[in-house]
Amino acid sequence: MTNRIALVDDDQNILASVAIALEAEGFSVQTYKDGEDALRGLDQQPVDLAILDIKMPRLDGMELLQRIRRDSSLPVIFLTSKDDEVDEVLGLRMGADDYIKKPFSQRLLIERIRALLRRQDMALDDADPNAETVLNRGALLLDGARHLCTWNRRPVALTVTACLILRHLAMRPGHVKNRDQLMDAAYGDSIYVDDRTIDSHIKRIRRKLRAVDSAFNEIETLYGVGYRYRESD
Amino acid sequence: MTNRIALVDDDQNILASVAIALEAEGFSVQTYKDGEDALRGLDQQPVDLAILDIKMPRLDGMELLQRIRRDSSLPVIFLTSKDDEVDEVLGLRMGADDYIKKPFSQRLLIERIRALLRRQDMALDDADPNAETVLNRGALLLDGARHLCTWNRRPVALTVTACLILRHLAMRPGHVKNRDQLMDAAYGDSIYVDDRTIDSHIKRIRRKLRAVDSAFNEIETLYGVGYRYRESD
DNA sequence: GGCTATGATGGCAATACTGCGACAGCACGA
DNA sequence: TCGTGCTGTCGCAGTATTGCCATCATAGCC
Repeated sequence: MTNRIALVDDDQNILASVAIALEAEGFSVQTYKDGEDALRGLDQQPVDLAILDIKMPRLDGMELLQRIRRDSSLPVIFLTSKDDEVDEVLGLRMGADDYIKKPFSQRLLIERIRALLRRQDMALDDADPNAETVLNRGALLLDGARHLCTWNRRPVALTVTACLILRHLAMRPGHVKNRDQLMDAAYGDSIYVDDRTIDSHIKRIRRKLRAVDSAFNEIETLYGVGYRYRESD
Repeated sequence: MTNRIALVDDDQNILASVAIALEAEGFSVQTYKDGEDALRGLDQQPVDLAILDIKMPRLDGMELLQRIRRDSSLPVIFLTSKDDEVDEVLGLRMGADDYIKKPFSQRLLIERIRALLRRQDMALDDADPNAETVLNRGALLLDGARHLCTWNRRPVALTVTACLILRHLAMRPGHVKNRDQLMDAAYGDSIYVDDRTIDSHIKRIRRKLRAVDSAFNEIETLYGVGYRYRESD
């Protein structure tokens, strides 16, 4: 699949030469000559990654990044001619993912683009609950394929529903899941059961885990919100 | 919430000084003196990000990265003393996420680490349709996904309603919100409660925040108008 | 300074939410 | 057919939260 890249720079030479290099690599490139221009264009034609020059007329790279970050997590690479390190720290702190100093080798820019896109893809895979069958969270181990749950190596006989709920919670320690989300995780998003049913499942999960470790309290209740798996520290 | 970082380098000086700097930033650091060492350790103690020196005895950075990539998408930053660009291209192509040349500023390394971890988190959030945004206003941090509120890193137990009101205020520091607007933010625009109820919520928010910082006064009262979150400066 | 409107705060009853035990319906295998 | 285990609900009791009131403090205005 072709990745779309936005290239924003007020230097026509750079714009043209980099665009050609990126297209030769199989990327689809949109070029913009300043921040205002890019902001309008990106609204119409979303991209997978943006390369921004910091210094530009009208709307500069920093401001453009801020605007982008308001409602998107688009990967962004800053380009800059100033080789002041303070700027680099600032750029990264603003939310950029990478920062390349001019003059740069096109080969290098391309590799950094690929690294960033690869990272994006990998992270998405990690987020896919079906990607991993074995889940290991400290003392807890859930093996979906073998339908096995252990706490500190001691087996806990969980039912399928309980496993699904616990897995969903343990997948993102610290993140709150409301009852609807847990319901979806256990039954799919078309079936609805009473909210309190989730409470019952939680109760049973806690009881079974407390049976092997009386100090078990990794499942926290957030009053009025839902449940969450305790974060390691 | 504390991110764990593996640091692998055969130079004891770098190992020690970088570890100290990272720990000062709130990361939890594991150090390893070579690739073999790291490979064994990472098996026992997984981390969120690894920083690898390329040139190391026994198992070098490149090989270690290959081994890591066999079964994980761990974010990896390469460190190197050679400033040959070919290596950088190669390193990134091997699957590294970033590549920093020695000597490097610790500030910069830290920002690059943060950028990479942030990217990881954002990608996860993108995959979660119900994810809410993290709001960071100076000492205040509101994390919707975690239902977490901290002031100077100290947790404050806010109820759902309180969170909604505080978030609405902190979203636009300096902007006054009248009681109706806060009511809408907390209950949706169909439910009406007494104006004074908002005062009660503000009272509780202030009290809880003052409990962790007696000087807290970021919520200002505008006589006859409403409330606003104090603008940083 | 007085006067009035508005906000801060403690308290309290009403309400909402959760944990737990109990139980009936159901699926499945013996 | 019976027994067993799982599941979805319900009711009750305990607890957290909330909306509102009374009272006191403060701001704005003359």
